[in-house]
Parts: sequence; structure tokens; C-alpha cells
Amino acid sequence: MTLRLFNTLTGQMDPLTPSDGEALRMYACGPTVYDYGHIGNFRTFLQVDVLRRFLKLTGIKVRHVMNITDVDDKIIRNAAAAGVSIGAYSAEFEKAFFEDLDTLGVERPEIIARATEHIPRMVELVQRLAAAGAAYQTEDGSWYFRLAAFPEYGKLSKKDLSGMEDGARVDLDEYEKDSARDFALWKAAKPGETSWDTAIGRGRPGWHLECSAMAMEFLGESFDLHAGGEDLMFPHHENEIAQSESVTHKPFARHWMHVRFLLVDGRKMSKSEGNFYTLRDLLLKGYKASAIRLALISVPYRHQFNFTFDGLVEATSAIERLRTFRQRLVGGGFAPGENSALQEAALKAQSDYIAALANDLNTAEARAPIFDLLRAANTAMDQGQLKSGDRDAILAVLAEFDAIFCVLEDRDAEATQRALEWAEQTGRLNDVAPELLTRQGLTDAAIDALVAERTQAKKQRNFARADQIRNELAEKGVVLEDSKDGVRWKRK
RNA sequence: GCGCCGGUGGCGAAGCGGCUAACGCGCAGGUCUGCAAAACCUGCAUUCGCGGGUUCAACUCCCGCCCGGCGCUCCA
Repeated sequence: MTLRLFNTLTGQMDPLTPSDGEALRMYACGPTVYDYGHIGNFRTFLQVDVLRRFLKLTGIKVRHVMNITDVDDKIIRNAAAAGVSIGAYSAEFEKAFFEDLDTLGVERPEIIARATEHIPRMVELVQRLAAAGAAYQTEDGSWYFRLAAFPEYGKLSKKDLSGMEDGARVDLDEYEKDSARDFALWKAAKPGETSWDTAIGRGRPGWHLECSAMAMEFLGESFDLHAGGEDLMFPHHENEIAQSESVTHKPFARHWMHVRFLLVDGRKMSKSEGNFYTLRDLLLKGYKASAIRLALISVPYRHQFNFTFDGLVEATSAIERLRTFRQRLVGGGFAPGENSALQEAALKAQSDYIAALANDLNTAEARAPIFDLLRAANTAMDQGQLKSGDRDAILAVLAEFDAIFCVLEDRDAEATQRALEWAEQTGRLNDVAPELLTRQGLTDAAIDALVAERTQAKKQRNFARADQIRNELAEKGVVLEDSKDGVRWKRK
């Protein structure tokens, strides 16, 4: 089934397929590694993850490039303040970034491209732009892109800049530019700042330049898809188009995908508003990685997502139900054979699920058939109508669901443990929710021992003691489930 | 100001010119259970921001209004 994805450039739903018939070549803007990633960042990376997982699920190979911006004003500023090199500074946050992606189950792109490792390609691009008359150097040695050289500027964000010519607001330190809207390709070295000695002078790349240079290096001058957060549409992506197409005269990316912003309690997340959360903040508050992933994914990428803690609690419950269900299928003994009604239900769930995702990655709609199937199967199990062949079919559908949503495998405890260790190492234990510490302090062996004691008590019909143990464990976030096959427990 | 997006049950959220308005969470009652939990069953929007219009038929299309959000500057 071919994915139909909204294309910012054309303003309509376009099918997304590899133009070379081999692999879908895509570029998605990565992070500037100057700090820990926040949930807004991760919503975008998660939605792109959904995209690439869906492509793979439908049999399309993916060649996905992600840049790491490891030199920019903030990095330079922060590294100087910390008294370390920008390399050491950015490496630390790059490492943290990838740890966070692992926590959230975000697949690695095929190619990770660091800006500082591709300076020659950027210099080359500036030279080509200069040769084409689209770049000029100012007195201080910086290079700028000449917007006037690219009449199509604004075609992505649908902006008409003709009426917004050089107005009153021209930044003081940019007075040398020909036009206020011209943007920096290459920033001349300032004393003490990291810089590269190159054929176009000593300096460092502008932010927009790296994406054009690296995308073309790894994907060619024209490729299938470019993705990123909605805020990047203008000016970043617009600038990338201008820089690239001015020299290639070919469409840079033919399909553009933009993920809408995340709000927190209905407001834009910002440090000054006090509603700013990193992934690690949430883990230390006791929320599960899987719940964060599900919450951030469940609202389709083209809608604003309003982040709330209630939403995280909801996602936690939903995941628990799914996991309990799968456990019941895996662990139960079923008579051989098939129940045609369930076989049909499984097929329907599968096709509905794929169809929803193929329709502009409608993740909200895609969840529904899985829960429909869950209910049908649970009912059948209660009635003893589910056969081993049904179990296999349903587990296969669940696996396919999880190929995108990736929440069934419980790796939450490990993720939380990692976050706790990090908090300890960086002196952030004060930020940890107290109940999380008591919960993590309880080992599996200790739980098993208490459960065994309770089973004994139950045998002796000492229900008072049995309930006491159950309550004790409940306070520490452990839930018990009695069944014919013994006691199951799980951490809340 | 200009531009874009949205306003559906207690909450999140999907949806389509005409099927009982998905699904999740939550709540209430029931079944099961030593009691719970899990699971299942039943119920919880005669209604889709407001006012007009088009249509045999609109939550779904058009117009206006109100409310919210975002972009136009570094930002996922």
C-alpha cells in the first residue's frame, strides 16, 4: 500500500515512493547539540520515526540522512562558558541525544552527518553559488546568499516577500549586506572562535548551508523527501532550497514533510513559561519511556499536540492493557485449530491499520483496529473460543502494530534506571520523584519472595496477611494478579 | 496587521455529504474472584463553537462571527 503524505511544497497529498525505484532518499533535520533534547524535539523525531518505520513495513528501503549541528552560536557560547572545546561540548550532548532516541525507540537513520566533518563540501557549495552570482562576500569576510538571485524564494512556505523589501529593521551588525533578507552562508572568524581556514576565507559555516551540502553529498542533487519541524519551514528550509537550486537548477527535495509544534497545557513550551520539559525530566518524574513515546505519536503529525501529564497517564494505561493482552496470548494454552471469525477479525485489523497509516500517517486512526481486535480476542478467550491458529494470527498483527508503535516490549525499567544513574552522576537526584526511588529500590527477587509468602498465606486461608502483602506491594507500585496459573505481578 | 491551523462526549482523539459519530482513558452498574486485579458485558455526545446559506440530505461544502493555537526573528 502506497503512503499518501501531505506535501508542503504542493499543498496536497502526494504519494511517496522512491524515485529511483531502489530506496527512498530522505533528509531530516537533526538536533543542534547544545543541550538535552526536550519533548518538542522528540515529537518531531518520533513522527519521522513513524514515517520511516511505515515505509519499511510496506517494503520500501530507506536511505535516511540526519545532520548533527555541532557548531553554532549557542555551542560556541556554552562551550566557552564551560571552559571546554566545542568538540568536547557537543560530543557530550550528541551522546545524550542518541541515548534519548534509544530510550524512545527511535531507529537510527542510515547516515549521521556532522557539520564539522563536512566543511569542504560547504565551501565548495559557496564557491559554486558565487560563480552563479548568488553569493557575495562582505568586507568582514562573511558570505551571504543573494535572495534577489532566486526569484522562487518563498515557494515552500508560500510567502510573498516582494512586499517586505528591506524595511526599517536591519540589524546593525549586518549593515554590509546587500539586502536585509540575505542570509549568511559563511560567517567570518571572530577572534577566539572556532574557525576553519578555507579557500573562501577563515570562518565557519552558517546553519542553512550544512543541510544543503550534506543532503546533496549523501542523497544527490535531487532527492525524495525532506522532513523537519514546522518552525524550520521558514526560513531554514526555504534557504536550503534557494542555496541548492541556485546551483543545481533541479528540485532539491520533491516532497516536504513538516511536523507541527507541540504545546504544553495549551501554550508554547518555553523555558520562560516554566513549562519546558526534557525527556529526562519526565523519566525522573516517574513516567515511562513507552508512555512518552505513545503519547507523542498518537496525535497525527499534522496536528498540534497538546502535551499534558494526564495524557501520559492515559498512554500508560493503554500500553498496560495491550501488554497484558499479549501476555495472555503468549502464555495461554489453546486448542489447535482456527476460529474463522477471529481469523477474519485479525485480517481486518491488519488491513485497517495499514490503511490508516497509509493515509498521511494517521496514527490515531491506526490504533482503533488494534483495540477492536483486542476486545474480540479477549472475549473469545473468556469463552474458550480462541484456538492456537488464532493466537498466531493475532500475535502477528500485534507484531506489525509494534513495528510502528514500538511499545509492547517492556524496556521501561531499564530506561528509568539509566535516567536515575545519569541523575546521580550529574547531581540531579533532587529532581527525582521520591516514589520512583522507593520503587526502583525494590528488586525483582524481593517481590518474588513476598509473592511466595502471600501464596503460602492464601493456602492457609490467612487472607488478612495475604492482603497486607498485596497492599504493601501496591504502595510500592507493584500490582498482583491472581489466576489459575499462579500469580503475575507487574510494576505500575 | 498579514498568513496558516483548529474548536466533536468528563478528558484525549478519529471521522465522512446520507450507515448506531471510531478508538483510547475515565466513571457507573454487572459477571468472574476469598476479596481484589486482569478480562468481559451494559451504560455514559438525540449531538459535532455560534449564525446564516447550498443540498432531497451537512458535524462533514460555502459565507460571516466568536474563541484558541502557531508562524512572520534563534527554535523540532
